Amino acid sequence: MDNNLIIYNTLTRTKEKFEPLHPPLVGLYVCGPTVYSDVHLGNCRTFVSFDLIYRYFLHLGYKVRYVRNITDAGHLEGDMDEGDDKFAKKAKLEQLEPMEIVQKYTLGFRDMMSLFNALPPSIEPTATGHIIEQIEMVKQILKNGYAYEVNGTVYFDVEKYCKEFNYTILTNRQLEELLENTRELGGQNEKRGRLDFALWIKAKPEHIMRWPSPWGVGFPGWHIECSAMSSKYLGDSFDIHGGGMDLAATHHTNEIAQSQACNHVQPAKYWMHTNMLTVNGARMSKSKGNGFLPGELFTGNHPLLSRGFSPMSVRFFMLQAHYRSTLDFSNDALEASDKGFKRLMNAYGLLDKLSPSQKSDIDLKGLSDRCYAAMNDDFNSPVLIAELFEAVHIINSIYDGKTAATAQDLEDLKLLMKNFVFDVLGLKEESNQTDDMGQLLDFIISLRSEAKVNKDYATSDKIRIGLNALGIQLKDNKEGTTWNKI
RNA sequence: GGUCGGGUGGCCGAGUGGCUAGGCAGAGGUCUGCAAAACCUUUUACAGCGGUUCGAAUCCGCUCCUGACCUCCA
Repeated sequence: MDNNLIIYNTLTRTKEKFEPLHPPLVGLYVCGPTVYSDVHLGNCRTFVSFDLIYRYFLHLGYKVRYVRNITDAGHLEGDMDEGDDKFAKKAKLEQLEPMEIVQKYTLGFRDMMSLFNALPPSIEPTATGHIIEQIEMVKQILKNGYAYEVNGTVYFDVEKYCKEFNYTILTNRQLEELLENTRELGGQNEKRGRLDFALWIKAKPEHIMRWPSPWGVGFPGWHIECSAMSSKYLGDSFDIHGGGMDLAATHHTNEIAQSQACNHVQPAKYWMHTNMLTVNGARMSKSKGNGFLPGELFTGNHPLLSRGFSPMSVRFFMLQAHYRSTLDFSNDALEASDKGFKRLMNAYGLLDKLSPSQKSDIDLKGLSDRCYAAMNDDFNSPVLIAELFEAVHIINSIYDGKTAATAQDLEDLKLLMKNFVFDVLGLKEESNQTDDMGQLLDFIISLRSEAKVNKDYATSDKIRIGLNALGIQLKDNKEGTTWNKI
């Protein structure tokens, strides 16, 4: 097992050698989506990034338990601890039960992940399925003295916590400044401290999603679900906790506080945060309304897109940037990635057609080492992809007869490509032909070839132009004619 | 206002002191009835000013611009 993996840990703001708590096991928890609306591309980027990370751990031979939750309760719209939760609001809007909203968007999310070829997590727990665990955790935090109950709502006592623990450990902010910049408590507010947040919230009479608890009927606060579910499935202390960077300052900060207050241990050894997808330099977000939806992306039905792009082209586009960098989304950038991806896949296809030589003038070991070095350096997929394009260059060169490789080298090259392109990067071939259509086209192409042999170029051009108008592009190569959808 | 990031060639995006990442676009070429595609070769860069150094895109200082978080968001 490779043990040279380096991970950037938000907790220490440095790159650290990865040493699992209980090798060969790795516990990975990632904050999943809040399923009250369609996931947009920005959400997907985070999960594609963690899919890459998950896949690389698997490739290295670790036994990974990957837990990614579905938030289906407890998330409040607008100001803290006031008003309806997002599910109730959306349910009213769409005239559905809250759980119908949850079901609809959970399935939509899974479909999207599947289109992007993201492996399903080992466990995908829901907040509503773990109300008991959350109540137990709130009880323990109360018992340990880090929370207080007011009128059916339980708040986390940040001030008390700060006396013993570093509340801002993840973001390194100054507590005094946090206090200064947090809004004043209103007269009717029940919270003692400005930074206090709700662990359990009393349900108003009209609130639909509600559960009984020792403090009356209510529902859980947003942050407690991840603390409760991560410790249930991965233990009080586990290897990696991940999520989008936007979650670090609030959600993850509070998660750490809850877990420390409950169990007196840091929940995760490594905290990993993925950066945002931007559109024209601004963050793609639900509230800004600049999100791209799956349908718009694949059909191209969006003002910023000139055409539709396939899920694998988009995945490749995402992987061409490092997960901790912002990535700017544009039609041109997508177009570039689409072509690059096709070039990579084309070279992979050539691997089967290469003829072995007696000697080899390629350095496969060096190439392989550089691929691993790239991924070991905090999952640097863009550098890995650059190395894979070196492999593309080698493959094309062998195909042209300009470079020689032994049968063994060819086999190793193929294995290398398979490992990194398919297993680690999680790309897959996007077959663009159905059997019926393929056979039909083969027949038409054979007619055209006859015309060409007879130098009847009027007919051959007519077929090519006609098919082009139908969205089929013909390409004449040495071996014959191939086709693809435009 | 506070905290933390960025500013790399036409575009996207790696790179933390010396060894021109990579992809796309552009240019030239090979192949081809033509075209397209494919392949080969190749030009263009490190926001500005100052400093440290034999040497800086990379370290330090200042300036300008910009993003994220601080209030729901991956």
